[in-house]
Amino acid sequence: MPRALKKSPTLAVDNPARRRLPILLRRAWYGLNQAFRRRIAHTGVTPDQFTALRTLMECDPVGLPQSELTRLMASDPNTIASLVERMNTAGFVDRQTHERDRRAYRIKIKPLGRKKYEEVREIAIGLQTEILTGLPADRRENFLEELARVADACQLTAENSPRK
Amino acid sequence: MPRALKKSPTLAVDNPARRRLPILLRRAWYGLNQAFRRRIAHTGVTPDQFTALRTLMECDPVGLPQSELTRLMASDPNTIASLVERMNTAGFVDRQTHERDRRAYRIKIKPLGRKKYEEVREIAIGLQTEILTGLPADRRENFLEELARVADACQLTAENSPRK
DNA sequence: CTAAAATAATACTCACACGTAGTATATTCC
DNA sequence: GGAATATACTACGTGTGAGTATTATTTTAG
Repeated sequence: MPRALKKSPTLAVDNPARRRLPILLRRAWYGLNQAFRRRIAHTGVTPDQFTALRTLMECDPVGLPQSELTRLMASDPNTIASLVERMNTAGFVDRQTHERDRRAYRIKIKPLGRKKYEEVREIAIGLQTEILTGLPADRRENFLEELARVADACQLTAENSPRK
Repeated sequence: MPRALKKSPTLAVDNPARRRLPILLRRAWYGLNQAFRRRIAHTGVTPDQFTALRTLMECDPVGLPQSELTRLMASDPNTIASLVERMNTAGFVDRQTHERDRRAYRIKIKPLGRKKYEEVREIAIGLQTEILTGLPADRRENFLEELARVADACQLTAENSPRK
């Protein structure tokens, strides 16, 4: 069973000699998130709050139900509840009862939220551009395409791994 | 300035019509982590604890100083301190004062930790294999190679974004 | 039309990321 | 060899991810 390590086709997928998807994803995400958090700390916005602001900016100007925001951020209702609460306290968003469903909220971005979004967006663009220079220009689109496939597979697998 | 959207070379890197690295990385990592957490919940091990166990398994049998574990996991001293504390309480690892540096700990994996590692490893391998089937087999190695470059760039950028 | 099921959100809990500040021990440099 | 500096870790706080359980409202089914 044990064979020579060098590029053997029987090398286990989690052999340290190989590139391993979970480890690489973890390192990439943590690094990106950490760099972003540090660069925007002075604005009083966190990376996740920026994600919420971006999602709200790119949607209908009438705002989103909280459950829609949860879905679009690929997150969890509990997480988004407290996120929205902090952003409401900070004056970034407005949270009103939905006009047709009294269980739901309608989340709208406020002028201060827009201002913060524009400010942080410049930094986000700079960071993304900086990271992508690590890849040859002609490979970037293809890489992002494949990463999107992997992301889809990850999300699908999560949804199909029930909480028992 | 504003031009037609379709594949215009002037399309901003954060235009919603384009694939965006941060969004894809976020979705991939959250999905993978969530799927993994759900699949291993019954073992009493969390994804981060598994990462620590793997790191300890792949190192010297004499164990690692806590700071080395922090570095290898690309994490934070505070985070690792509480992680190791929980794993110590759970009986997965042993934490002794380092024999030559009385400021430091030496973290060693215990038999129960090894047992849990082997148990969870099987699930981890299955998950990783499952995710990678989302890519054509002949593209996987190349994709992982490019992801590694991106991960390096992310980590480097984080290190070069000081806490002000 | 009403009882049951589905849905939107909350409360509480634990795990974890990471920032600041502080303590103890080691190392360095004059 | 003693003071400045660096290193290993802890204490504590905030933000976030996510699981379970609960409440309020809407939708659906009989």
